[in-house]
Amino acid sequence: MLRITNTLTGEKEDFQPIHAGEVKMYVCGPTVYGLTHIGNFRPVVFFNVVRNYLERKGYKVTYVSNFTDVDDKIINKAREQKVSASEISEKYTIEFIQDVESLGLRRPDSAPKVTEFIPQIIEFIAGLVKNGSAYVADNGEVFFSVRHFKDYGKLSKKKIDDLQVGARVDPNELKRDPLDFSLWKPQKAADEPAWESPWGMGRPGWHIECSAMAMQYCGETFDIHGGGMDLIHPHHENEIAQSEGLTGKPFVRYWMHNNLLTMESEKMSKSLGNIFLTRDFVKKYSAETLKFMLLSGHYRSPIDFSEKHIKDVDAALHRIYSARLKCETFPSEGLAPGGEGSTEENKLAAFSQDFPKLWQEAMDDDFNTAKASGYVFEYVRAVNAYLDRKKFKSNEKALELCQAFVSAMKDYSSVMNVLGENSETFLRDLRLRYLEANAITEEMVLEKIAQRREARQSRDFSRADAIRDELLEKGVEVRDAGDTSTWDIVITPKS
RNA sequence: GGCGGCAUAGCCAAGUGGUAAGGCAGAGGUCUGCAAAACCUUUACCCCCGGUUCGAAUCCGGGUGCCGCCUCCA
Repeated sequence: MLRITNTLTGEKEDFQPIHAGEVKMYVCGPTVYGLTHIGNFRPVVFFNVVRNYLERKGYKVTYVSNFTDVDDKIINKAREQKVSASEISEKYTIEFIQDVESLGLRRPDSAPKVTEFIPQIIEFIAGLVKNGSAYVADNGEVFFSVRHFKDYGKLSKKKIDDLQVGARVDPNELKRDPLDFSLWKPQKAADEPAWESPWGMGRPGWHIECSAMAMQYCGETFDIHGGGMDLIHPHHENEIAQSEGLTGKPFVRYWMHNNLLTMESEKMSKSLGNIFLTRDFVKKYSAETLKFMLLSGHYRSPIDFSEKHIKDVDAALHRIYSARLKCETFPSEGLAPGGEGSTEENKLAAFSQDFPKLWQEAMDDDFNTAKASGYVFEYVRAVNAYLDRKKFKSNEKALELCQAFVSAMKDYSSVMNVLGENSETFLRDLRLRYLEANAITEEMVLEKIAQRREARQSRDFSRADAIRDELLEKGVEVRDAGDTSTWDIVITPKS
């Protein structure tokens, strides 16, 4: 049984979809006025995994995530750059999709844009005006009347009266109540995108679009609505107010909110300026690093970005991919038949059996991706322990167990969106990245190793050791195997 | 001020009533010319104070700290 922490109730609840075998979910997408940073991608990565996992559980999933392509920020950016608002929104919509693809994530089933949804939004607002939930101000602006909606605050647990005390609410004489929020904004300047409406030329407010689009694709009441926890108030609170204000029915069954990605414990945000662009991150580190980092903690806990954290993640990935490569390249010919019946063999065989059940149990428990990755490491250790035994001789059972590990990882990655790269490519890129950071090339390393080999052959161990130390200074570790030596990068140097 | 989230080893991080997964770093060992990788062993008075319970990191009450929201923000 899948259990989900529901922000609405504050409890971890059994998941029961509205229609058996089907899940409709909506996740708030980006406002397209700039390049995304890695904090923006926490919900994108996480909810993609949620979707995959629901599919794994056998549900037919409808996954919707919008583009907010009409907004003050877009207009401002367009003015700054002296171009039209649509040029800005179109450009950054494409950029966002590129970022999604660079992370190897699936696109949503539907990714509606506000600009393609104006008639439905107008109809939605008209319905709210008609039933008294909203009112039209003298300038043609339409406001939602917060006090008209009894349950306002039920998601964020805020009381309407508390909001007014000490809140930085914009005083606006057009509003009947300072808490009321805009559903339709009248056009104020010619360069503002605007559409005709019963209230004159204008554009939708921020919150209404998500209600209108979610309802269109997912129905008046649907299963899961996700987003960052910074959206709980006011955005999601307002979505509830509008939607339930219109239909009188519960809007969403399960509200899921991911915690934030921080940088030195502060929220990563454009307004604070402490951002790391997604594409810069992928270029400097890797998509795997980002995804594994985001999934190595529970989604409801904060994750703090730091160089040290990155190195820990790289070391973890290096360990897993190295084990996988070892299994992938396990010789398949000239094997002795059968197995050896050792303790390690039995342990590994047993873990191979249990692994899918274990990580899926972790996922059933409120999508515990951190716990799931713990099992990957246990599997890796079982593989290593088995293959590295001194008396171990290649046999058919070993090949079978290696293949089982490889396919188990493949299966895991198809849901978790990590650990699915080509092992060799991933490890090579990782090596090159660390070599570059230490200002050394592969050629230089091989040259040094050749020199060291000569020294070792003439049993000049002090010279061999000197070369080894020299390489270690450059973050390169030499491993001797008889006459020859291999090498690898040092990700987390010994202290 | 109100509301929400988080608080577990040097660092990262699971655990939601029965006595602390996992990763990095550290210590000891196997292996090795010496090392490294890998493996084995090892490393925690679970923020504080009360309470419930035979038993609590886990439940309840009260604090403290960090972060977030109440203004655009994933």
